[in-house]
Amino acid sequence: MPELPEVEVVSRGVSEAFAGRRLTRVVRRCERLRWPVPAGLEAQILAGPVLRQVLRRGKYLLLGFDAGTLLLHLGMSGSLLHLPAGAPPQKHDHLDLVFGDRLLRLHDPRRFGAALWCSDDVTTTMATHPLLVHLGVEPFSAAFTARHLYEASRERTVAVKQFILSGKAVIGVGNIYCSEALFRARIHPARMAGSLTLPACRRLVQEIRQTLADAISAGGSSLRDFVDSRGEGGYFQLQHRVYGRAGQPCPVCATPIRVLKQQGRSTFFCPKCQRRANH
DNA sequence: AGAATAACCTGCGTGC
DNA sequence: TGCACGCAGGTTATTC
Repeated sequence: MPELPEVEVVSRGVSEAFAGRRLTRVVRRCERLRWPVPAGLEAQILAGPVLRQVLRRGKYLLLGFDAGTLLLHLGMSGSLLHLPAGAPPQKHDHLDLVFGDRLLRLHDPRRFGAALWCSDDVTTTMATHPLLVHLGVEPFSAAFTARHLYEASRERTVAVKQFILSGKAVIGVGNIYCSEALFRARIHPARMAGSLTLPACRRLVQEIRQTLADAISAGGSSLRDFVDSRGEGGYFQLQHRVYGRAGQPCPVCATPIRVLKQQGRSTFFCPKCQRRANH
């Protein structure tokens, strides 16, 4: 479910609904997600229970409480539901953060997500936590430039699709938006990363930003639906141009969209619009 | 060091 | 109806 745009939408939703509010109860139903959920989590958060700020780094969410920072990741299948306090838990509901009459519930069937506690504040956690400190450049930061992508990709023989997913040049771009951005930039996904020209890097940087921004806007338009109940409302209305559309006509040239497997993951592209060579 | 692979999980759709 | 299989939005650890 969550790539950067979805996490951003969730982050904004949580901030709007809960920033400044006092946590009243924590219920942990799951011992391990990707890593063990810390045993003393409840007591640690409740030692300083006001939620001060909510930040995103890559696909991580940071919930800054007075006592420290709750680090969340939604993995492949995670969602954060905003429900009335006392809503009966369903299967795969792993963690409740109760703020008086409302609660935030972490739901994650595949359990690739994470919930970790760090006693530092959000800023320090962002800068020093082992899972965050080595993360690369944010796509909306000033550091994500064509020149940066160009330099980072030199000598790389790996396919550009995999290079973007690797997080070496930019973070937060997942499998869906990587296909979408490469399509918009008219770059073949199997092209060697090191063969990208500076103009190609310029297009890719631009289109990664634009694709993510469009997705955030689409999610934001039904943010309330997303956060309130069904959990999937926000981004499915996003118009995918190639992702999941194998065999359907390219929206630009009507050539059938193709799918290929790269490192076990599906990539969708238009064989006519996205050429391997030059520019 | 870069690149490929395995691993962690559950659920859903498909085809036999 | 049951079962095997492949597939799914992510990331880390291991191996070559």
